[in-house]
Amino acid sequence: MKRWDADQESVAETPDLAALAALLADRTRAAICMALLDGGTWTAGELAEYAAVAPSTTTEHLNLLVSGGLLAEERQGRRRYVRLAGPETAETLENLAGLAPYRQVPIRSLAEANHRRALHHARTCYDHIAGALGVAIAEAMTERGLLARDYGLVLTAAGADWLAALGIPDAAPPAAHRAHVRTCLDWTVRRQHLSGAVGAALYRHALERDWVVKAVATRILTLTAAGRAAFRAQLGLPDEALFPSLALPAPRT
DNA sequence: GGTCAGCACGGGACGGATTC
DNA sequence: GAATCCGTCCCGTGCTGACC
Repeated sequence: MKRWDADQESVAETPDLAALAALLADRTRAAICMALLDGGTWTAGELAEYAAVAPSTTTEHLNLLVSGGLLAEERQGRRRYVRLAGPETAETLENLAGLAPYRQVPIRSLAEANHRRALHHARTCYDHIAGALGVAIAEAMTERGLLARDYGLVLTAAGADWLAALGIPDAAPPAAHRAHVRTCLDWTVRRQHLSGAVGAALYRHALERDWVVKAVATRILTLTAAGRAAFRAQLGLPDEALFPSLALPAPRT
């Protein structure tokens, strides 16, 4: 008997990774998922324009992604609003993006170069801060003993005190449905940035205090003067983490 | 009633696998 | 290597339903 035959029963009980991979094994569906990583809710028409495909094509892809559990949808009248199914989906996508080979897209204008530089520096990853800034925050919190490595990152007592001192309410114990502290493999920097409930709370706090400003219809975050001062004072972030690099991000290999 | 967003369907294009 | 088959992606068209 072949090994495959002998294992049929156990194979049938394993998670169907192939089905999940097949969902993402299409550039249009992948582009839709990456667009939704901004944590926003998009209409089918907006996603069609973003992915540069016909609305009918978008409908087919959205049906697959929704039925596959990657996206959630909400109907309001004639509009169909879709978003990622949840933070775990976003973190999974960001982690996969960190492992994916880099597709080199030629830069044709100064505006494109500035956009890529800004995206590399600071952006949203669903509901938390990613990019060089997000990585710098996670590393500074670890260096200062606010986070510790223990089978993954955990918030230390000092970290909880620090969050409470900032006035971040989510420093309390985690909600049952979501990990307190998690990390995502950042797809531009390829190092870990902070996610989970603490990462989301920190991002909300930064928005409320105008430390960062989110541009409309993009994932790009702009660090304000107040934000630079706050991150420098609170975490000792260096200038290279607080300002977009003048050099374009180096191509990944 | 006109307009708009989205859906279902049919068909063409394309690429990979298989067969001869 | 050529022909064929099959699956997938995409688009155009017509239709439906909601909004104004």
